[in-house]
Order: sequence, then C-alpha cells, then structure tokens
Amino acid sequence: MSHDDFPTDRPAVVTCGLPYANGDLHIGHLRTYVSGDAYARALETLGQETAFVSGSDMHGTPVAVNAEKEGVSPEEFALDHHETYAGTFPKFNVEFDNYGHTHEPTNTELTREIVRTLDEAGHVYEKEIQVAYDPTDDQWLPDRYVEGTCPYCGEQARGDECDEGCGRHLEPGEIEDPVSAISGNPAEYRERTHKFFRVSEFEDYLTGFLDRLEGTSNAKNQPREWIENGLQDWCITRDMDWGIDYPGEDGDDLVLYVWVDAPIEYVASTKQYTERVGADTFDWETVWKANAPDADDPAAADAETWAGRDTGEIVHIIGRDIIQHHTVFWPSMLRAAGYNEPRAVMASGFVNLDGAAFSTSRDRAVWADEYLDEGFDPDLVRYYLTTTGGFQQDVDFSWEKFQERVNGELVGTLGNFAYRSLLFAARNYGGTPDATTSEEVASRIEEAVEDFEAAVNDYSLKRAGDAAVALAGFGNEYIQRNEPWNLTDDDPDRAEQVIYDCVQVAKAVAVLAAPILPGKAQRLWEQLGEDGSVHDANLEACLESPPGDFGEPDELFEKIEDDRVEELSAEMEASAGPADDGETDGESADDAEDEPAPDLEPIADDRISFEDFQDLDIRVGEIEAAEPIEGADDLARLEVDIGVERRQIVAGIKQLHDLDELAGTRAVIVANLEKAELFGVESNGMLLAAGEDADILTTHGDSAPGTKVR
RNA sequence: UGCGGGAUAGGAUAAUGGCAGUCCACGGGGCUCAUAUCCCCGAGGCCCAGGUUCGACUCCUGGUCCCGCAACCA
Repeated sequence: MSHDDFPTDRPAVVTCGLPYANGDLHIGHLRTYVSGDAYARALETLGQETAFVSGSDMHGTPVAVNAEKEGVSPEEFALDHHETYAGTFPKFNVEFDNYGHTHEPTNTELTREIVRTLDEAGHVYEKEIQVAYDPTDDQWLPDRYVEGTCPYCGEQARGDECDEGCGRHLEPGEIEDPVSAISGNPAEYRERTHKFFRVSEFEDYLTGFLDRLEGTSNAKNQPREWIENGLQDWCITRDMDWGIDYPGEDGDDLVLYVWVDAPIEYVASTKQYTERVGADTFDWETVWKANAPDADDPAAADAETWAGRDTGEIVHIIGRDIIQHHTVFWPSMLRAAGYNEPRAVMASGFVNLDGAAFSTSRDRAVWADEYLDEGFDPDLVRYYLTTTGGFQQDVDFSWEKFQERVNGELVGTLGNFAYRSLLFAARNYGGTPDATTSEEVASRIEEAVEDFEAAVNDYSLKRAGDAAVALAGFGNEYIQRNEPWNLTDDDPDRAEQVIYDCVQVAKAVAVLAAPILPGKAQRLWEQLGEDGSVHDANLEACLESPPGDFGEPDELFEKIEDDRVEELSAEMEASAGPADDGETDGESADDAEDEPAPDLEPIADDRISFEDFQDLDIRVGEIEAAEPIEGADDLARLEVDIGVERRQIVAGIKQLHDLDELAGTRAVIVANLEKAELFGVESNGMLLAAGEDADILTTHGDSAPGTKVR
C-alpha cells in the first residue's frame, strides 16, 4: 500500500531517537537530531502541519550505575544530562516543539496506562527466570549491575553483553562467576518472576506493517529476518528502583524495562506540546490515536484497514542501531494499545571519524561543545551531516572534507551567488529592480521546488539540500552568462531583468535551504528585506516577488582556511588516544606515558597477517657503490651486494647522506619488491630508511649480506 | 552459516531498465558584479562471471571484497 504524498491534510509528528541521559553529545549523535529537525522543517515548508518532538531517556541501568559511581541519585544524574541536552540542541538550530524526558509525569502516567492496557488485554504473562542477586547488600543485579565471565569466550563481560570479548548478548543467568558491579560482592542467581510481552503474537501484523512502512530500506528489511526466525517474547521488567513502577505491583522492586517507556515518550512529548499550545493548534490524539483500528485482533489491521483510516503521519528518525526497537517492539506495543502505527522509520548510518568509528572512551570524537567552541556556525555541520551521502549510509567526517564542502558549496556556490546578486541589486537599484521573473528562471525555480518536494517524499535530505545548492549554482551560471555588469549602460532594461531574476532565485534558495541551514537562510531572508521568518514561508514563496528595497548584504559564509584545518586535524590526532583495542593492561599503559611525540603518524589500524608479512623477502645488503642520479634532487643509484647477487637500487637519500661515505654500509633491503624505473634508472629492490631524513636502517651486529631478516 | 547495507574517474558521491551526473583534485581558457571568488572547455569511471532484455550501474543467478546486525552504542 502506498501513502499519500506529503503534504497531507492530516497532522504529522516527527520524532528523534531519545538521547540516553548518560554522556556527552558528539557530532555522530547530532546527525539524527539535525536530520530530524531538518526533516520536520522541510515538511513544514511543503505545508505539512508538523510537530517535532523528542526527550531524554532517563531510566535504565547505565544511568543507575553511573549515578551510583558519582554518588548522586539517578534522578539528579539523569536530569543533569537532560538539561545539557536540552541546552545543546538549540545551539545547533535543532528546535523541538517539545523536548521532555521520560521521568516526567506525562510519560510515567501514559506508560503505566499503556502497560495496563497490554496487561488487561492479555498480552503480558509472568515467567520465572534466573536473576543475579547480591546477598550481602540485599540487592538485585539486572543488566549492567552484574559483571562476570562470558560463558562463550571466557572474557570479562557485563551482565547483558560480552562487551570486550565476543560481543555476544547474554541472557539473564548466563554469565559465570557473577559479581556485583557496584559492591564487588560475589553474586548468586535467584529465581524471580518477571513480566513478558507476547511479541510473538504480532508476527502477522508486523509483517504487514513492514510492507506498509516507508523510510530507509534498512529499517524495512532488517527486521524481516528476525520475524521469520520466530519472535521471542520480550522481558519488560527489571529488578530495580530506578524506572517506572510496573502498574499494580506496588511495594515490589519491579520497574519497567527502559525500552518500554522510552518510545512512549514520543507520545508523551507530543501530548505535552498539545497541553502547551492547545488542541486547536495541535492535537496529539489526532496523530497517535484517532481512527486507529481496533486493538482486539492485531492481525485484522491489514493494509486495507489502514488505507481506509484517516490517521496521522508518524515519522521516526533514529540511528540504525535501534531499528529493532522501532520496527518490532514499538509497533507491537502501539498496536496492542490501540494506537496508530508509524508511517516511516528513517534509520541513519553512523558517522565515522577519518575512516574509523567514534570512540568515546578514547576521546576519538568531535564533541558538540568542541565544535561550537571552535566558533563554527552550526549550519555548517548541519549541512555536512545531512547532505553527505545517503541517509542510511555511514558518513565519514574529517576536517579536510568538512572544509571542502563548506568552501566549495556553501561559500563558493550558495554564499557567493547570494552576495554578488544582492550586492549588485542594492548598489544599482537600492533593492529589487523593476521587472518580473523571466520564463527561463521561473521554470528553473519550479524545477528546484519539484526536486525538493520529491526529495522530502523520498525521505532524502541530501536531495533536498542539493536542490537548494544546485539552484544557487544555476544562479551563478545565469548571472555569469548574462553579464549584467556590462549591461547597466548599454541595455539598462535588460540589466534590471537579469538582476531581478537573480534576486528571485536568491529568495527561492532561502526558502529551499531553510530546513538544512535555518540560521543562514533566515539571514538571507532578512537581507532580501523580507519580514518575519523564512520558516513560515512555504514553497509558493519561491516564485512570489521579493520586496522592493534592501540595503547591501554581508557575506553569509566565511571560508575555512587551510592552516585552520591543519590545526584542527592535529588537535584531533593528539587528543585521540592510542588506537588499541579493548582493555589497556599495565604494560601498554606505561608505554603510552613515555612521550607525547606530536608529529608521529598514528599506527595503522589494519593488522596484516603473519602470512602477509612472510611475503616480504627482506635481506641484509652491503652498499658497494653510491652515485647521484643526474637531474634528480634526492635520488641516488646504489650498487648493493645482497649475498646471492648484486643489485642496482635507486633510493631517495642523496641530499641526506654523504654518498661517498656510504660504501661498505650494511643496510636492510626489500629484495622482492617489483622493479621500478626512476629517472630512467632501474631500481631492483628497496632500501629501508626511517623518516624524512631517510636514516638508513643498518644491522646492529655483523650479519652477512644476503641474511634473511625475519 | 544467516540477514542487512555497500562496491561507480585519483578521492568522495548520485542515477523510475533508456545519453553514467555532481563535488574536490588535475590540464586549458574566460570574466571582474562577487570573499583569489565565479563561468566555460578538457582528460578520466560502472568489482568479476553468466543470464533476462531491442537495451542493464539498475532486474535475476553465481562469485570476490568491505562494513554492519543477531534485545538496550546515534
């Protein structure tokens, strides 16, 4: 089944995956929030009524564990992070209509109500399972509260995951030699009754749901396998104090598993928005509940049933690591509680740093605060994160690439076009000259608008952003081709026409770029002499006349200089710790302390196999003669005795070694390197030397020429 | 083994089965309104092997290689 194109006459809710209130934000996290914000804005530009909501995820064992380590209450710990997040998002122009958190009454009450509904409808049953327990401190040890030995690989592991060994998920009761992560006391397993949600009975429904689902292909396809292999029922309770109490089980330590109440925050946050602005402005129930099919028979909610319903448009924007929660557990819960189902799930790829994954423990990351402290405008990284690669593709961040995109596209294309057009208009006409949009320009703007609209309906922010920049590119070409600076005297009418067209294009660019570059687009809007906010403008505005008067603009974007990039890249290298894997033992920690050595290249991430190494035939060689190569700066022609034969080898050492003194020197030679011709001289092998100075590697003892190095 | 996502010019990144496009870098030319910016021209590419088709980057089959997933890392 297919949904109607946006804009529809039903309200939409766009959500972002809840940030977990435990740790700082880096630009990898930012990708989903920026994308969510840009997507919500883009829908509004199309004329879709949209609410953009999210909130902090306050519960769960990591919060409880880390709070305990810091000696504060989980609530205080999580609230602290919540406030940081709530303050950080606006700095990146991520403006939620409502940003709450899961520990607020709106969410806790709604969660209990929904769980009660599930329970009463018979979707929940009880089962006895083995749970780790600390008898000394009289405490249950769910998930990360327990540590021990992985039964599969024997490595040290956390209760729910062998995080440093084989990476396997561990079921409760599996971990061996359990120890409390809090007290260090040995733990034991005790039988305990927990609640399970019958996800398995939603198999048919979910299969149909995935067929209807829009968004990225990974979100639609990945869960299929899981469903086909048979769905496991889901343990939705934990033995903890921190969390939302299971309804009707007062006095017991049982709280709901964090992934139950987390997605419900999407609903709760929308509800808070309605409470603030009034149901006349935005009614959460219209989106989440109204016209939902009856919950009694999950399988009955098939494509036809949904197609006939006037339900709201729910779009979830998440990272690809939480696809399962949003395409299996969450829709099952919604269905069981009689809510509407999501229309689309957009699952983004991760952001890598110079080719390798972010690592918060090694401080290998670009932190949100750091980025801002460097003085960069938030719109720049918004542009990079939303328009580099497809949404579900992993994208690589490096300061070099960042510079390239900013300087090329934002400074050179978009910023330059806007500036030259508006400056010309302001200087010559005091604003928009007297004319109307030409046929050619109007149809080019029309094309950009259509591209933008199609992109939003395809959930492609990249294409939406490209539509705006490509239009500015057209503007540059148009002004260049028509040379209005040569027309002002000869053909003033024609000059006015050209500049009018350019101002019109600039206006359209402002509207189309606004979702991705909210701050810069608004600035451009103001430069055009427009009143109000560019974010209130919709697509029609692209072809509406610009205002008559405006003054000289200033530059929208500033070039990022090369030395700046070098600095930033060096800082990043320096702050990132050594690229070792897993636990640092005593020995390697000592090594790390030795010296900072700022100029060294990092050790290559990729390990080669011993077999690969054995492919190298490395020999001791004695240099018998060395002479410079005519015309080359550094190259020398060497005659080297490698025992079995005498080789001619070319090496880049001329300026750095006194060639006359080299004869008799023992050196290390790669003997089976393919031959090469350098400056017309054949080189049969390679002389190993260290660094810029080409410090020749020699033998410490007196190994004979031809001795194999191993 | 399973599943998902990939593989396109030196690098990066697009393309309802119908001319393989864009950005950076490279070579050549032009403009001076614009921030040494912009415009034009050029060179250079679809992982491999089959198949379907009038026609395949696209669909199918079989390989190779990379990344990820399999209950809480965005």
